[in-house]
Amino acid sequence: MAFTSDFLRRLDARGFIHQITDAAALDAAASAGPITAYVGYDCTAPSLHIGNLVSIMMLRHFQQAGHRPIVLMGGGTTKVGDPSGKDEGRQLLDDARIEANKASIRRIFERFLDFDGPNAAIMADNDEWLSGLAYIPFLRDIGRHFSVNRMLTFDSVKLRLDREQPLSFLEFNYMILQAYDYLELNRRFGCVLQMGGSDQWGNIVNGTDLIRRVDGGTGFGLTTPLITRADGAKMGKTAAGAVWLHEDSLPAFDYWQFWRNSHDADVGKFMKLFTDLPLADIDAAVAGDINAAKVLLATEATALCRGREAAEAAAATAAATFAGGAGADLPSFAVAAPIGILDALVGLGFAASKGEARRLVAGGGARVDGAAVADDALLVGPGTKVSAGKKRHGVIVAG
RNA sequence: GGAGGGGUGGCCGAGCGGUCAAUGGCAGCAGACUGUAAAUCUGCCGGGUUUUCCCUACGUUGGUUCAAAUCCAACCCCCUCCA
Repeated sequence: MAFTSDFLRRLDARGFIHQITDAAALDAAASAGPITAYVGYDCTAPSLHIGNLVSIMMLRHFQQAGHRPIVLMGGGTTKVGDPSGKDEGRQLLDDARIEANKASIRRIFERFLDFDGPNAAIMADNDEWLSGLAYIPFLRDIGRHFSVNRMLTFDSVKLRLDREQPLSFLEFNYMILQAYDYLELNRRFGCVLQMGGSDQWGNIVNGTDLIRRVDGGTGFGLTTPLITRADGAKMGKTAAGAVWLHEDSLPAFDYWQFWRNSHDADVGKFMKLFTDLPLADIDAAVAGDINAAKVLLATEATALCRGREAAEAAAATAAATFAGGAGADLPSFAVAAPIGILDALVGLGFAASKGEARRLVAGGGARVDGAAVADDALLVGPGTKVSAGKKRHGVIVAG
């Protein structure tokens, strides 16, 4: 459908929309004036990853369109654990761990959203209202609106039951708590929209239902499609694991490289989703030299997440490294005296064991200053560039 | 509770007394070709050791055997059918 609100037009044009609970009404509300929306995030890890980036970008567009975004930290729900799609109950984290993760994740959002100004973003934490809930009043006020019959039909629950996997009562409550979050945000901030990945649709709808039943109010829901790569794989999984947004979990150079190595067919799509580039510029970039477009994608995406300076540095390192030299951002391994090439490869993290390093050398994949290594007893000293394959490079430094 | 089937390397899945660190597929890494892409072909793919050597591995624990992923017993877990 054709949207009139700036917000939905942007999302639509950039490929963010999968489902909307009541598209026409939401469009009207967003056109009429500033509204408030939220996305919830787990605090299970110290950093969010690429999988969360779609919704973060969505909040960014939402704010840029003049609306007020709320980032909801799941400080309380993380203590419960989302049963979605998993066969086993999630390992419960202790409070200290959750707090630390929360603080760490918070910093990521400061790069994407503006927490000052007229439509400043709000950082909320559901621990604030969940942890203090009184059981009996909660059951009477909120619990009565949930049909267990219906809850049993939700995929997240059904999957577990069908396979006779244990589902604790604790986890069973997750969806109720998430729905309650929406109600609470609706009351506190007048939040009328919850957004999330397509797997959150059920939870989101529960929330809009609850708002209607309890307060007679209206809440909307909007989900994004599952982002996949051109070859069909789920996006964001690499050999090393998740692609983290936080510098501590993944250096800027590696983050830049992740984008630089996108498939040709994904470049345009990723630019729309993960950069602020105008659509016209994206079309022009994709129509031109595809490698230049990938560099642009990498630099723009990195600039958003890690800052312009880090992005430029990563781009410069990449340019220097792949031209044959060595850039400043490469991983390094400090040695006091020259060491064997095998130890250097292991030290730089290019091989998990000396045996693997040995195989790498035997297969012709190890290079020192660009020249293939023929002898696995070769010694390397400070100032040498050591490479594993064509993409992984590092330097040996004195220390 | 009864009957049957099954638990194998990151995943899927063969093997059913020695020739098994265990066929094959996927994923991963490397090489060739390229564009730091894809596709294709080739090699590697438990750990150690300069290697026809050692260690750790086929749900768990014991046992039989010169020898067990393979046979036996007990236990744990999963699947299917019956009550």
